[in-house]
Amino acid sequence: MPDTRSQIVEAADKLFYERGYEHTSFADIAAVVGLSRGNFYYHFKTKDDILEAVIDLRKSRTQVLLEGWAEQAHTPIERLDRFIGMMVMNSPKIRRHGCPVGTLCTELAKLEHPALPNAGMLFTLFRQWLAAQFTQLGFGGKADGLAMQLLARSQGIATMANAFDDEEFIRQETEQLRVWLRALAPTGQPN
Amino acid sequence: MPDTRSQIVEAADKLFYERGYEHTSFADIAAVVGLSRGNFYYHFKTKDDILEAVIDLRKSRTQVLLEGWAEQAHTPIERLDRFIGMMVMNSPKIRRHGCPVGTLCTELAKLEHPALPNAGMLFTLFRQWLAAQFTQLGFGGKADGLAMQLLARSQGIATMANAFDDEEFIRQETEQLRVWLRALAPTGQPN
DNA sequence: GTCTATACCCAGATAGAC
DNA sequence: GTCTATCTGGGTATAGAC
Repeated sequence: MPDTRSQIVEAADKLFYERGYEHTSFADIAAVVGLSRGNFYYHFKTKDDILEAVIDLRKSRTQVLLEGWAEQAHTPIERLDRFIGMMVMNSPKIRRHGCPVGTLCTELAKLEHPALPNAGMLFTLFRQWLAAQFTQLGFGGKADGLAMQLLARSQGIATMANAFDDEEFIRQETEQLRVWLRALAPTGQPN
Repeated sequence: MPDTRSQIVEAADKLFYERGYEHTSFADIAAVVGLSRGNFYYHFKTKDDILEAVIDLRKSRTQVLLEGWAEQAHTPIERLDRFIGMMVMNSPKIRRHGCPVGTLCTELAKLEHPALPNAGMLFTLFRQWLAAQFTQLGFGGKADGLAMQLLARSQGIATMANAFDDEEFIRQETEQLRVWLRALAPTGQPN
């Protein structure tokens, strides 16, 4: 049985993703948790505080996710496949709400919100993990660039699938990503 | 000297791009135009009406833009280069506010706003124009898929450049897009 | 820790004078 | 066609009883 604060952050995380940060009100979150608006402020002073808590929650979950992939898959290519597979697994949600990281950063950029760099850290976690896989494949100085390229392509797929409400597009384009990956490192080694 | 209605749509177009649709208030737009809030409703009944007008403005401008490229560039490859060049030319704005089309669609999807399909038409205009170029290159049934791929990659570049506040990334990745394009159609013909 | 009540502000939207 | 004045609702945030 989780404590109230955790329930609030959990509900906020979900609603911020589904409806966006600004479009989610305290009342929305309170209704999900089954809490009065007044009691809300015992746990969080401002809406920005909830946002920080949500980003921190996502950061720790991302860490766990990436560590899990590193344990379960034993070659860099298999690990990169896990990243791509995540998009396919989440395709129904991506189609409806886009990428949780990308759409949050996009919104915070428009708001000129001070939490944008913190949200960007979510990208950075993936970036460094992906770059580590490319480094293990022997890409040296190109590893970070390839990580960014893979991140960017996944963002583009999510944005278009969301705009066109098209889940099949995710399946097609992730397959293309796998082809690209194999062409890049056919034997698990760089050219 | 443009009429008031045009001024309103112009100001709304700019503010919706820079701050987002929901985050822009009537007061914000009225302040730019130098109009009282009350007078606003003589020109537009609801905020959604302004959004529709903004999308229509963008659609007609996109048409003009694409027709201009078709006139100025005489080969499909040159025309596709114009599309890529647009990103480089607008890189300062993309870095700060993202892609005007992509970020609008992302926001409207979160709001479950009925204007999302209309905003998606902006993507469709580019999609069809790009597909026409790939068709001229002889790609036949693959043309639309390539158009979507190019659109998706440009969206990814915009999202990452915006999140990381990185203009250099746009320059790098658009260069990669040009390389990809040449590899795809080395002699202006498909493989 | 949780509640009700409420302050305060700003949003979208309307009425009616000029 | 533009203005001022105003309504109404919802948002964040606070005070204080239980």
